[in-house]
Amino acid sequence: MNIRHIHPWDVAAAEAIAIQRRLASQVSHQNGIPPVVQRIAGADLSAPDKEGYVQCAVVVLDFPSLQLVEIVTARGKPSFPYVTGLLSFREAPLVLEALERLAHPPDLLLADGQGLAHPRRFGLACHLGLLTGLPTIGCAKSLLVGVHGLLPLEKGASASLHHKGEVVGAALRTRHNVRPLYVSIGHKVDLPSAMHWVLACCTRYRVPEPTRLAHVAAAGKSKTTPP
DNA sequence: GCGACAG
DNA sequence: ATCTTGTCGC
Repeated sequence: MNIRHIHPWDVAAAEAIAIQRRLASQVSHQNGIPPVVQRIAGADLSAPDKEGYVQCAVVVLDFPSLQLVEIVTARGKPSFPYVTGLLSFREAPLVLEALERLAHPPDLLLADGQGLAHPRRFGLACHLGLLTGLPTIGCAKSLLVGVHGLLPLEKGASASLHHKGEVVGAALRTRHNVRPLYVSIGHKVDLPSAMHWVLACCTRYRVPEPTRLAHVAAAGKSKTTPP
């Protein structure tokens, strides 16, 4: 896959915020997912080891079988610390490195973090989408910004997520009686479509298969990681 | 000033 | 992300 390298990563927090503000206006909120989806990818990083190294995994699944097609991993020591609201400056470089080596480009990418549901409307999913040109969806396990009402307990139930007068995403129940997932537009997708594709990837677990398997692969499981 | 805060 | 036991449910 070709990656668009349009800004440096080795920046101070203030410049990272400026970059986010500049790029946020380029995010597409329109559904650009192809009519026939053949492959869906998920990306995630492991927690840092004792020396600060992390492993990124991008997994590609066939759709609709959700069978594993490809795994690419990338290991490294993030130069940027974890700062709330600047997650992509820590995680995106390794994800892009893995995406660059992908032999089977996906039609859609799920990111483990927010998309538009971000203080500057430019979470990790937006950043990855903009730099790859892929349709992306933010798929976070907890809330960063915004508020929402109660939602029914059944799978598929949702409540819109509001922040500063805007709808920035949705709380989406992906299994019966579990905490909702926070779904938002990353790039080239609209919110109803994002919710649809997340649900289409949820089988047995709260987390959709692409990001769930990426999480497993990033942690280095023998079942999924090639020796 | 205080609280909140993706991974 | 991690610290943390037993326990309830499918």
